[in-house]
Amino acid sequence: MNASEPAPGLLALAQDFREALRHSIYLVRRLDADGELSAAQLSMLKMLMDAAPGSGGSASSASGVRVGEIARNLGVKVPSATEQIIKLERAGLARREPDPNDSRAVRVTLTEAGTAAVASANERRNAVLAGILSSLSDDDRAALAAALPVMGRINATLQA
Amino acid sequence: MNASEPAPGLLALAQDFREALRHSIYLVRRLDADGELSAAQLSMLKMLMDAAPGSGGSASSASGVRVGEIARNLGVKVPSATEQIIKLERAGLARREPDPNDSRAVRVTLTEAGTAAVASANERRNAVLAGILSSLSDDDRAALAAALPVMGRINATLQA
DNA sequence: GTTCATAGTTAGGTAGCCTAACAGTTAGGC
DNA sequence: GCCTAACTGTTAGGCTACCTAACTATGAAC
Repeated sequence: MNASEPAPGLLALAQDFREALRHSIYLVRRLDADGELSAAQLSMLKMLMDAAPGSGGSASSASGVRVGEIARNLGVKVPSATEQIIKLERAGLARREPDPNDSRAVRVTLTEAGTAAVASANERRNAVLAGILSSLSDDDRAALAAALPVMGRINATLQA
Repeated sequence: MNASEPAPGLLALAQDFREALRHSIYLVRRLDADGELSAAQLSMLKMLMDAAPGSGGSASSASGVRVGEIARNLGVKVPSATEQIIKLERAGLARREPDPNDSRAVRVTLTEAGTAAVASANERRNAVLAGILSSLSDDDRAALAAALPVMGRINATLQA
């Protein structure tokens, strides 16, 4: 046995968590099979929506999100982001504009169609998942709700 | 309260859960970036390992798992499973043998190298994740642990 | 002993990611 | 003022993992 015991329950928890995440792929796939918008595209659209600081558009910071920032937010490399952006643009869901302050940069914003698409795709997926969650007990739902912030904290760790 | 309403908090919970899963992609990617074995391949190997009912190999039921069963277990179509199996075979981690009772079928089993690869890849990933989990509070870990069976129940729903 | 169903493979295609190489823009050093 | 270095994004080429459709071979039913 290795003397360097890093905590006995910790490894077991890691194992189980990993297992749960692995199985969750099905769930995500099921939800995404919904149609029309792929998971990657929906993620990007959602990010763009969150980034739009309301329509108020304070003139201080140019509107839209830069490609590099999008890539960082989505956890992919810049060329991958470009690829997705081009697809969204072709689908009429996003728009690319030159940054007025830095001609190297590109600002990406949602079109109206994009905003609408996010909302509808989101709602449909939420409804499907809500249907599944409705079959759980109240206790189960409470346990799940309690764990979500923890998962958020775990994910936040990775940003650093 | 809500007689007809599809449940107000349910949609919110679905939304948050979906968000958490979406972010968890980073985690999974990080864990899988580990090297040598891809997520898909590790999943398949792990499944084969779980399916092997001990090494005793009772002659009663032929050993190994059939391709269709593998596909069903992994939530992919048969050709996708075949593809992965062939890769594992070429890597010397799995073995394909004709089913003695049904010449249409193929039985897939792990080689010794496959068993070893699962164990080592698994341990490495668990260790990385355990490191992350170790920075959480006890309460957080308890909340996470409590939610895992719930996630399992959710995932089980999909099988049906 | 045809005919129908089942098991798996092959062929061809798509989405999403990557690295490497490139072009244009900005910012310093002198 | 330039010339070099750093930065932003696109293009090119390649990989993995998934899919559907078409095929082969075996088994089962009648």
